[in-house]
Amino acid sequence: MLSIELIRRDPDLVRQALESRGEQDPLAGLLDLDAQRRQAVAQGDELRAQRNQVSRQLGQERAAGREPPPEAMAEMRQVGDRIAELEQQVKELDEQLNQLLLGLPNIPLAEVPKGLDESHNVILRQWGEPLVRDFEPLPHWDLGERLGVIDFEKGVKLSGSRFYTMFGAGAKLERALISWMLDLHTLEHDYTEVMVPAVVKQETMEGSGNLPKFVDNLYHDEEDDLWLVPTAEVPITNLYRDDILAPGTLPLKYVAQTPCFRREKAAAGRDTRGIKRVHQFNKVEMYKLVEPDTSSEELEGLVADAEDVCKRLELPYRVIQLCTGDMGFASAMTYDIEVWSAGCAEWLEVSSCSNCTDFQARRSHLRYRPSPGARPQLLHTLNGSGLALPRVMIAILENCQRADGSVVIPQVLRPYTGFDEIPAPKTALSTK
RNA sequence: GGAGAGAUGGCUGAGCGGACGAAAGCGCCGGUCUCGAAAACCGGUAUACCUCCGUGGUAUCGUGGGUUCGAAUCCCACUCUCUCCGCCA
Repeated sequence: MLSIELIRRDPDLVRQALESRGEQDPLAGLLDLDAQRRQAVAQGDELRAQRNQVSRQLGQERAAGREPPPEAMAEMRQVGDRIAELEQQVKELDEQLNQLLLGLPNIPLAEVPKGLDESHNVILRQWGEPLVRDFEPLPHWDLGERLGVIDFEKGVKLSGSRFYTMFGAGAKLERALISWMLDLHTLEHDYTEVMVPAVVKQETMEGSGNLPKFVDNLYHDEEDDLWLVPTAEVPITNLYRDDILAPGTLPLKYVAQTPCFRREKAAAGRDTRGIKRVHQFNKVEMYKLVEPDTSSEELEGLVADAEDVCKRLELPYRVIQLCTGDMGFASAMTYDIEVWSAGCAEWLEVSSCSNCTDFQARRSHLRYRPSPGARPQLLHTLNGSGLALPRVMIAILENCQRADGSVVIPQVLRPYTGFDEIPAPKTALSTK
C-alpha cells in the first residue's frame, strides 16, 4: 500500500511512477475522496469535542445536586445524531479510499529500468556457461519418468492436472536440497530458520497483499475460511504485524521451507509439461525485515545469497533486473535468477528477489523504533527464493545427466543424499 | 466435540456510568549520588489521525453493534485465549 500523504503531497510523481508500470490513470478519484474524508473527519472531531465538553458540564451539574437543563441534553442528542451520520460517511469514504489504495502497486526505485514488458528487462550478469554435450540431453519429463523418480500419472490420479509424485532418489534428492539450502542459509548466510503454518487466516493474506487482489491464484477452504499459502512470504510478513520492534532488533533475517500452493488460473495452458509450473511445490524462502536506509544494500546481499546456491550446485545462471512493467505488485526493485536447463534448453526462473520497501510494512503495520524514545517508523521488507525446488530439480536432472541417462549428484549434496548418482534406467534410452 | 473462566498500556494488575488515556507495581529511558556499579531518590515513559500548530482537538481498554447528554464501566452478538473432560498424529 502506498502512503496517502505522499500521494497528497506529490501526486505527479506518484502518477508517473505508476504509469511506468503500465497502470492507467492510477490516481483517478483518489485525491477527491481523500479531501472529502478529511473534511468529514474534521467535522466529526469538532462535534465530538463540543459534545464532550457539554457532557462534562452536565455531569458536574448532577454532581452538584442540580438537575441538568433538558434542552442541553436534547441539543446534544441531535449533535450525537449528526456525529453518527458523519461516522457512517467516514466509514464509507474509508472503504472506497482503501479499495483504491489497495489496488495501487509499489513505486519503482529510481534505478529500475523503465519499460512495460519483459523485453526491457536487463541481463546483469551470467555465471557459468550452458554445457555443450556430445549427446542430446533429455527434458526432465522424459528423463524423470524413465529414471522412475517422477510420476506424472500418479499425480493426476491423486489430485488432477499439474500435480506430480516423486519416488525414490527423486524424492530423496528434493529433501536433500531442502536440508542443504536451509543449512547453507542458516550456517553461512546468517538467517534464522523458521517453520510457519502453510494455512492462514484471511487477515494474514490481506496483510501480505495477496488478498483481495489475487484471490484467483489462491486455494481456499470454505468450511473454516482458511487459505493455503502461495509462498512462505505470506506468514513471515505477518509475523510482526501490528508490532513495534524495539531498537536494535533489526535486521531480522528468516529462512523457511514451506509447500506453496498456486491455482495458476491465469497461466492456464502455459508450461503444461513437466514440473515447471505446478499447483503444489516446495520452496525455501528468505525474508528480511530491515531499516529503510539499508534495504537497497540488503537486496544485493539477498541476491548474492540466492546466487550462492546456484554456484555451489554448479548450475549456470544469469541475473536479470526486471523493468518497471514486469515487477511484482509489492516490489520496488526485483532481480530474477534464471538457471540454465539443458534438456528443455531454456533459462528457468528459480528465484525472484525483491525489495518491497515500506509497501508491505504499511499495509501490515510493521514498525520499529529507531532509538529509545523515538517515534515508530515503517520498516522495509525484502523477500527472495532461496530457491524454488521443482525448477532446481529440473536443472539438476537435465544438466547433470550423462549419455546413458544416469544423473550425477552435485558434490555439495552428496552428504545429504547419501548417493553420488541416480543410476541409468534399465530401459534403453533413445536420444531423439 | 462437552463444561467453565477470562480478554485493560511493554508486562503484572486496579478500575461505584461523569475530572479515566486509564491507579499501583515491574520494566525501560534520563538525572542525582558514586572512581565506577548496585541500591536509594527525582523525573519521564502508548498509538494513530486532525490542526487556526496552541500548556490545542479527536479516537483507541479483544471486535462489532446498542442504551445514554456522557461507556473501560450497562445490554446484545461475535472472535480469541486459558482450564477440565472426551477424541486424536
